[in-house]
Amino acid sequence: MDKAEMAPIVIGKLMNIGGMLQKRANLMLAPFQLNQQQYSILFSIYQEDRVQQKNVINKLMLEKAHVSKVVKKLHSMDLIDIELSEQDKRSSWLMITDKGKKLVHKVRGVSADWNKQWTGELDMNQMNQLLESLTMIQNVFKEKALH
Amino acid sequence: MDKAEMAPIVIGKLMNIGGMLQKRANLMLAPFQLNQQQYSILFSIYQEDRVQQKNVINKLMLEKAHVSKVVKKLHSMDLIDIELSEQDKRSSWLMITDKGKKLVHKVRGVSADWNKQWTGELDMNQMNQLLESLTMIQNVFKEKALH
DNA sequence: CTTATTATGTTTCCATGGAAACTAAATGAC
DNA sequence: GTCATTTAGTTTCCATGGAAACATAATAAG
Repeated sequence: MDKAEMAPIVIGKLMNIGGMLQKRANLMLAPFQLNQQQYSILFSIYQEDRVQQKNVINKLMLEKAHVSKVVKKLHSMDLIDIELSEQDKRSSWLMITDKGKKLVHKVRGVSADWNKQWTGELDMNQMNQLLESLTMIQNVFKEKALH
Repeated sequence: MDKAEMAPIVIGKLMNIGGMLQKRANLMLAPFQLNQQQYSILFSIYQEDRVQQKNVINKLMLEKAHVSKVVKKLHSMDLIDIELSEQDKRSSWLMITDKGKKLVHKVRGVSADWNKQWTGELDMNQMNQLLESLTMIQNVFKEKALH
């Protein structure tokens, strides 16, 4: 089998696995009233002191319309604070709240085992290989950005 | 970095890449009035002489409600034929039409290059490794089936 | 044979997220 | 400084797909 034959199979599997994982992640996160995308946005805010929506959009490569709505939801759940930016009046700073931090910690507790189960059969060498390959594919996306 | 640390990163990347690919695939398929999931259902019908919805559901691990709706759409677009099953009156046989076949061939033409571009940086060895790892992960899903 | 359970699909309801049009502010061209 | 363009975010509209309840047929248990 050459690359041209393998590519569609690999791409197909990536789409399939991505969808499955997201669905399962949504189930795992349901008790927290969040889905996977919403949590990933919360988490990316958690990782920084303060961020603007555009940072989140660029980092996670999501639609700005979508991020706008999720930010509103996270704020209404008191998981993040929103502070108007002085430098740029179109924009605001997003910061995680204590409640948000607690939620992230809880989810981390739950997801540790959850994450491991999907990679259970892979050995250390395969994991490293996989990580490297996925990173390369992600970089192709960044090169061929849509926006 | 040990496995426990890598797992969430790998899983995160898989979800991210899956979403991106699906979005791009939807763009590529838009001229055919189909999205990626709909096409994958059409393609799985194309691959067999005749199938029942349950076959598609099991193979692609999709929701039966969803497949039901897509089958209706594909039929309304004259891409598939539906023939009542004699053996099981709850069920029908799905078969690709000539129009459906033509569409699949057209999409194959378009998607050959499309598929390759995402794996462009990977060499043959990496592709094989990746395929193997993805297959292992898919098998974990089959073990831990939801239904 | 009758009743309970399981299997196949469908319908309904609803949250999600993508696309496009929009507002308003910031930046660039001249 | 003024006008055009770009950037940040919002709103609106709509297709998608997941969950649950449902209808109907097939199968199993007694």
